[in-house]
Amino acid sequence: MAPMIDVRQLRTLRALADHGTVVAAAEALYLTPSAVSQQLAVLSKSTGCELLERRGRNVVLTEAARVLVAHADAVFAQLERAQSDLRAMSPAPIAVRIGGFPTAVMAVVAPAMKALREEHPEWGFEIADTESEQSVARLIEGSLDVAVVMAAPNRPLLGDPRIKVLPLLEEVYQAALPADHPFAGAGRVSLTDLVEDPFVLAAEGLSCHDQVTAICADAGFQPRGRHRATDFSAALALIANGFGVTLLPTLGVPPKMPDGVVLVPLKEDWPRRVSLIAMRAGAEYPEVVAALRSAADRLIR
Amino acid sequence: MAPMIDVRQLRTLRALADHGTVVAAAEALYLTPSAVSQQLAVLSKSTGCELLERRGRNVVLTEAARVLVAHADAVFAQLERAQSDLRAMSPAPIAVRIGGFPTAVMAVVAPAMKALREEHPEWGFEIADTESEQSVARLIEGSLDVAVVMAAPNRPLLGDPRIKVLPLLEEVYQAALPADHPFAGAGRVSLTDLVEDPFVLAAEGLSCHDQVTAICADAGFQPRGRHRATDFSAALALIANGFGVTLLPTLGVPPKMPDGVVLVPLKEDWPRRVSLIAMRAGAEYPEVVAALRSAADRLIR
DNA sequence: CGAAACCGTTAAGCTCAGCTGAATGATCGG
DNA sequence: CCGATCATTCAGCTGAGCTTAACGGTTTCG
Repeated sequence: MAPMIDVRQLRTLRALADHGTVVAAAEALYLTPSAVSQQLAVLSKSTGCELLERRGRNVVLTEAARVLVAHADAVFAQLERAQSDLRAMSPAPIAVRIGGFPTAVMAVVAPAMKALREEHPEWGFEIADTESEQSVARLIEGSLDVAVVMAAPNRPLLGDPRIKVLPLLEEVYQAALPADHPFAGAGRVSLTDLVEDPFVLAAEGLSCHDQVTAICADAGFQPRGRHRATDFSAALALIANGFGVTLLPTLGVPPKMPDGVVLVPLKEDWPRRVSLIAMRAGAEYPEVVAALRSAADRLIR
Repeated sequence: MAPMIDVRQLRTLRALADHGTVVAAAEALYLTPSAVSQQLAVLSKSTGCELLERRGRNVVLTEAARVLVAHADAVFAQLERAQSDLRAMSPAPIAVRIGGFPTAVMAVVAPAMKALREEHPEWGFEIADTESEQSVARLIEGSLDVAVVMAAPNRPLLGDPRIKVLPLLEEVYQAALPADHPFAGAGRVSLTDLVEDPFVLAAEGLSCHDQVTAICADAGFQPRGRHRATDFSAALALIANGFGVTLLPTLGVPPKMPDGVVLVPLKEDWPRRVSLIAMRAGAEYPEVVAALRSAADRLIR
């Protein structure tokens, strides 16, 4: 009697909005394009609105479809809220899948989960290191529950209405210089002092790379990146041997610095990087958030 | 990957919460008890919470289930909102099913829909006269979209989170007396003046009956109800012939009073009856609401 | 400018989630 | 104590919704 909108079909519409094409949406949903097309046809009929409009060989969402997507997100968030509330009441041991960019996993997630596991030995954790973009995608997809992500002002990851973020920590960058670098003994060093130095950068496409180049761009130069090291330890080893310099965020500072490398604070105070706790809108993981923040606080000191 | 709660199962849980037993819920959903039981078992498993607890040969909802029902209502409201928004954008002609208690249909709904039909000839309407309790049930069930109901303070119809109400109109009661009644010529009459008069009441169980007896009870007496007339015209005919008196709400006043009956305002000003527009939470029918209110305003003058 | 690649939709047919129906045990009213 | 009622389980069937295959329109590239 009540021809209520099917949430399954809303999910499909959302996937189409995300991925742009029927084929891509189908791939994301582990379905064939045919199934996606059929579902959307049914949704269109049941709402009485045209949802798709052909543009060349693609389709674009109509105004009605965009409105529907917004409502869909609200529904998803409500369902997520329900699940969070039930999780809190459930006698079953909680299982949380946590992701974070590599440095965060090392410095924050791992110790936080260790503390949490001691408090709740019966809980199950799965930890995965994932780049921030991938983290968001996996949160949405549902293969991750919580993620530590970087707030990249250049990337609009945080505008997605399906993702909610909570502040976690803010890091400053320091210059990592070879011990025999002219500025190694200085109390502070300016970014502009490093214009001529070769930079040790992470592989292109990684956020570490982008962040550092963005900072240098803001300072007015493009870092000459001869050598590549994604792992901070590797980068420091290169620096110790005189292959260049780099900018090191707080989380990247190892417990004991290798010989031959010195850290010098920057004169500039704006190169900062903000890390956030991200989860699906509506979800609540209070214990996990508390543990992560506690671990972060211990780091910042 | 994302084992999201199934809205279909939430609907079933809601039906169980409404109807108390698996059998009754199944009946309301046009399913067998077996299907309901299986759905709830799956829901229980997928949430990890016990939802049902056996009490004798029945089941009662657990705390977790009650929490889930509250979330379910929020989800339903959100879906309803989505549908309302789409209806507004849909090129398809709108179809609205409207209910109301008989007097309201006659006095408000019918003229309102006439006006609305003139404004939107392509829209489809279905009008049904339904007692207020039934209206609410049918709104929830989905076989009705909008209903004009009475606010019965004795009945907790309006507490349901799935139903939203908007004020429509407030009526006063007047005494309908035979022309030869001692108080027929009086400017006003008190309820206590009618203690000895036989009342013409509607059939038991109907809201009109309950309302009048409740008013008399508040005034401190129980109306002696010898004759029964559900239809106001029939009631007035009885009164005209001296078979008793009754209380007539504003909507019950016919365009021209039959001979032999006079209306006398009450000295008391509290016997009022409030009518509301009810719809599913989240739903919006702005044109219908406007039309109903406009018709009501024209009545009150 | 034709062909090949790719997109979305449609038609036909199959598969499994989820229903019905029957059987069971437990409980309550009389 | 017995029949009625309620919830649940199991086996088996059915149809909603998927896949596969074919097709028409659009873009790209040789």
